[in-house]
Amino acid sequence: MEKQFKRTTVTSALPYANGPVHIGHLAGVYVPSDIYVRYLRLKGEEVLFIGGSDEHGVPITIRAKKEGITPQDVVDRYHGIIKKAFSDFGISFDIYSRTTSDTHKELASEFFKTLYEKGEFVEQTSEQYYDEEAKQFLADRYITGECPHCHNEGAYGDQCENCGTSLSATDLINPKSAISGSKPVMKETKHWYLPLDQHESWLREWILEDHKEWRPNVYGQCKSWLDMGLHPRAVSRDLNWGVPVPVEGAEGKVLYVWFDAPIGYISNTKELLPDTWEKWWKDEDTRLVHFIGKDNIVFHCIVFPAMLKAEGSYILPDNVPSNEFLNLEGDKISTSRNWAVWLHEYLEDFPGKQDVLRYVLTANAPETKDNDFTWKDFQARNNNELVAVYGNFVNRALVLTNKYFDGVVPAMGELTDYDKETMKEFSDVKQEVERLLDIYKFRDAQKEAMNLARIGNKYLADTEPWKLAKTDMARVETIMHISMQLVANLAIAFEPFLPFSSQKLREMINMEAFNWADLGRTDLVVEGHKINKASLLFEKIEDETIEAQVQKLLDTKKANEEANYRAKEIRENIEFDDFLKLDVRVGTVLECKKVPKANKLLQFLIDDGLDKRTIVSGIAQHYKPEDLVGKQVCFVANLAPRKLKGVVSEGMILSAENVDGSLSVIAPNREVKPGSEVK
RNA sequence: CGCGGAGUGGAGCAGUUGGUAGCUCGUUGGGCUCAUAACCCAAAGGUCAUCCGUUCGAGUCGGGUCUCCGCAACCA
Repeated sequence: MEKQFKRTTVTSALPYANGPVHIGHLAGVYVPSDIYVRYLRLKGEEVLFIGGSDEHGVPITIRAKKEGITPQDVVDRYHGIIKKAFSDFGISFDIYSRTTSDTHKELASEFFKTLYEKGEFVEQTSEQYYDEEAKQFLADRYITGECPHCHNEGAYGDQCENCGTSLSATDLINPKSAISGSKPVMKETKHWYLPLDQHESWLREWILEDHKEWRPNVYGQCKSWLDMGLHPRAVSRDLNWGVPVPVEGAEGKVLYVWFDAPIGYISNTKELLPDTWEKWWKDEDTRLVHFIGKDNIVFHCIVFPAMLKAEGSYILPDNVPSNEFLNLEGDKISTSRNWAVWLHEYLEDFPGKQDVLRYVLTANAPETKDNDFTWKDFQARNNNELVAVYGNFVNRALVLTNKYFDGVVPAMGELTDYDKETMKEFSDVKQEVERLLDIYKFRDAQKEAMNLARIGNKYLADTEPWKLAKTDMARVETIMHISMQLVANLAIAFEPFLPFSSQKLREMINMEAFNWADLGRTDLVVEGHKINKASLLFEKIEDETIEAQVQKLLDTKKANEEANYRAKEIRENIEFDDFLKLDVRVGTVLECKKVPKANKLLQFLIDDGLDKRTIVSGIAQHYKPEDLVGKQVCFVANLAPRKLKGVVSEGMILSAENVDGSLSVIAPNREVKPGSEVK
């Protein structure tokens, strides 16, 4: 199974161009892939690092419509921001292109055609909503209507954001087109499907038998999908933004983005290397590695390989290292809620500190489970690790060399056992870092590199050259010589992780670039070599800086919520008689408990003045059951009973929904008799 | 009982094929003073979510329960 490859193609998930890139993307995909690629390059291996923006799909058209611009305007804007931010941050793509490029349109189109002609698709006709005014089929997100569950008016065709249920567009009551506002009609439409079910058996063997070394989360999720059984997946859809389906009679249809996007990896390669791109994708001696986030696992391990296999001439990925998610200050990162640290803003707020973020995101990478990014941790890792351990050792070594030897590296004299032991640790570190990088354990690998600096600090503390300087200068020469070797080794060991700092460090010690193979050597800086004056490799980050970031986060979040909040329009007037039909009462909560197997539901036993009744309410995420017992609540008493998760609910408890989605139960402001009418 | 991942000292994480529970940060005490009050040494602190089982022996294997995250195939 240990196959020797000649070269490596590394892809990183294409960021979707409807927003900037944030630390979650970086930690999950771009920092680890960049470390890996830099490591391979440093080893002198042939490697290609592909990135690009994913620019098709419905959300982009929706954003464009909302802002009154074209989809192309939207992707131009974000592609520009993302590309610049990556470049400034030191993500070393060989090419960062986009799926709206001509090369891509051509290649994606060809790819589809090949599969079409080989008979790899199945055609199927189905009925979908069609807007007769706008003359187009409607994606689920383009249809709004009343939710059949909670009767919220603003539900979308795929999901009701009020009650969270996922819907199908045909479930909506009174559907309306979000484009023209007209009532859509059902119309037949034809689509092509990739019959994943026909690929199941080889996928099963390829993943479950041949790739047991994949990360547990990746392997587990693939297994789960395969065990559930695969189903055909539509590869086209009715939309006017995307790569047109290159088949007769397919006017108004484009490749569905999930089909279109991964081909972007290939077309970006082709754009960079028009003549030789195929060896990176079709040669058995090429190793293909996809770096992705966990939301993309199934897609890159099952769907895309099926596409490649169906086409026939492509290689399959050798590994798909996938990270879990990064949270921010305890909360899920969210573009729409603006709960994120945006890369382009970080670069502005912390100029020259790319490596600090790279370090923190790697040290705390969500490799096995979701992790949390906090500004306090960011500060602590900078101050206590980068500054205190790495920066400080380098500074000590350089200052001492400058002080005692005028910046000229002294000769190495006779070695003590302790010297030899210390020097042996260099090569141990090299082996360990290599081993860990080869199995994609970036967090541990970086820790091991940091270990080298710890060794240095300990070496200086144990040998105490500042004391010996008074009595035994020859011994000091040897100590400083070894310390300088350590410094040079640090520059190499950290090169993949902290490229900016390594370059700065090389300038300080006046050395050219090294190769990875030099790591572990103890003759990197020779006797008589002149180094430069020490400057600080890392600087302390003060409390105020961190507080400002936290405050910024809170401010933007609040501002965003308020900007987005607009009280919903008042519905049509109703007759007084209609109002009278509604029987709202006050009741006292006798018992309250969580409904098993449901995360939103609480089951109440209510004293309604006449009897006891059971009501189920979806407020479990906002209240603890015990806090509600004994309280009074208002409820609709004459709502037809309905079964929720197996429990019959006789009524509906009334709550107010706040901007942030939190719910507040409505209660009378003074205690009243249970059963009192609300009017 | 839909599926997958995770639950380890104050915080963040490791724990490979079962054999006395480790690392980084923080805390406490000491040392050093070359260094960005940085560094070095030592100590305290964990019934490894919980219950049951297999075993001479389980964080590690099997089963039940609870909690968190993600996914559920027109949500890119």
